[in-house]
Amino acid sequence: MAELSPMAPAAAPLAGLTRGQGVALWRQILGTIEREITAGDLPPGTRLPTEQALSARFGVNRHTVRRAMEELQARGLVRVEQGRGSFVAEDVLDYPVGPRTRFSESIRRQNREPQGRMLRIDEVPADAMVAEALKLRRGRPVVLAERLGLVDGRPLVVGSHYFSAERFPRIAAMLAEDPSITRALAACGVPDYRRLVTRITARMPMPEEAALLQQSRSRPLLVTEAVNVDPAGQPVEASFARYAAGRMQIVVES
Amino acid sequence: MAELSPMAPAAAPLAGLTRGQGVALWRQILGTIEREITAGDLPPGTRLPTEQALSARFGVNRHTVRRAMEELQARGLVRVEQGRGSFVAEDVLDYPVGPRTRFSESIRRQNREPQGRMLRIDEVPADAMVAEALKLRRGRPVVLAERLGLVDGRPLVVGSHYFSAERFPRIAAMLAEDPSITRALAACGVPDYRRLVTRITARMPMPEEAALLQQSRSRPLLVTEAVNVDPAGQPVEASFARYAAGRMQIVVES
DNA sequence: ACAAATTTGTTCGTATGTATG
DNA sequence: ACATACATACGAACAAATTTG
Repeated sequence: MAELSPMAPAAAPLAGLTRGQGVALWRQILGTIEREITAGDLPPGTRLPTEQALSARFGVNRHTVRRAMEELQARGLVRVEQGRGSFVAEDVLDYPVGPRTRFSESIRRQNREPQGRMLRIDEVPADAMVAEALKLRRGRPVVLAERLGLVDGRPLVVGSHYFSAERFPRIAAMLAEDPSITRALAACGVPDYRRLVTRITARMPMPEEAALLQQSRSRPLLVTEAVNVDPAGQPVEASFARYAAGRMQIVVES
Repeated sequence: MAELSPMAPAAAPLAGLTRGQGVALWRQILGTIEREITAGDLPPGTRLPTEQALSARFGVNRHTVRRAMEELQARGLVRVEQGRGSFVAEDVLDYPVGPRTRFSESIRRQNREPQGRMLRIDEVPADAMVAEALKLRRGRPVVLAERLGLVDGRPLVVGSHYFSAERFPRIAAMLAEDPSITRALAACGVPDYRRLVTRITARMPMPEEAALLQQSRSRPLLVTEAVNVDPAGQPVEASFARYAAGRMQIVVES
């Protein structure tokens, strides 16, 4: 067995921490990491080093690092996930819901870049839910458009959008060329529409949804079911959207 | 090995199904189960027999039963959970969110019986989230009331409600006697309040939350963060509520 | 389906420094 | 000087969740 120096029981002091100067070690660590985050050295979403690695870097016990992480989490700067690691918190996108709800607009208002990619366009018979929402009879033909919504290039939402195939015979072709719902409806004679009702719930993703949204299958989806109507009050679109919970929150201002 | 009768390759026809009369077996099964559900023989939440048991009962192949189950699920009458079984769908409670949002009222409007049970009342320093919501400085004393909301005796929601301890010195005592937030605020000089903003997201439950709500730990929570203000616009309550997703949906009418 | 490795979460115990009375 | 309380810091072991092979 190699002998340890009896003179150095304390770990090597590292990374500019000062012991016994009136500022607790964990507070110095907190400040250091906080600066690294706010300065932008650690961009949102970045994985932090493991607690073990940090305790080595700062030359302290893991508990001391954990005390600092606790505070960072309380301040909303990091997000800690058991078994996975700690991550610099990403700002949660707000999705304001109201009569004038538009996905792209609300994203752009937050200075982010929305994109849409069409996954599938099909004509199918209306099931019970869709028929009820669009005020059609079950089995009538509807256009189903499945669209992936991205923000800054990252998938955020998968939406299934339904339109009456009889009222909008050209909408499938329009959507195939341009994934914007608003523009497709405008081209089909609905220059404006408003959100009538939004129902919100949550569930676990199906494997395919998790893959599309690039998120773990153990993280839930925020699910909205919405009906948009034309100025005359006639339903023009029913949509079922699945959002990556944790990257998005729905905001209702009353 | 016991020998099977060579005369009976087809299973014994049972339960009043007719073969070759122009109505597919799966449609007859569909109708049978649908009647049993709508007649109330199978109350909401009940577990259906396994597909194996049903195929024995009807004397058909399991695929035939599955075809019927598929349709029952599409019609929203049953809910199928892989590895657990099939269940008669429970009606999802609507929780309308708007300026006049009140939990008990909206439950009663759906002819259900709301109850509240106080789990914990404490005075704690305001953390960043609460301070921001109530427009206080971090660390000011706030009353934290944790309440379990039940509908027809079943837990549906756990809510953490925060009030300024300085503005409402008596509210802890009020809530200890009566779990109604509305009445407690009224007794503290706030006869009316309105919902200013509601933020909605989803996450997985912590073990304690799953236990309180009596739901599996693999089913997500619908989480709301809300601020209620008095008629002057001053925040009086910040609440963080965790709903059992799947038993509740939030409804926003625009 | 199972096992191993990785990472955070929890709970012991021990020791030291500081402020208070 | 002494007792007490509290925050800080370290160490070890194990539990729980996740990822990977």
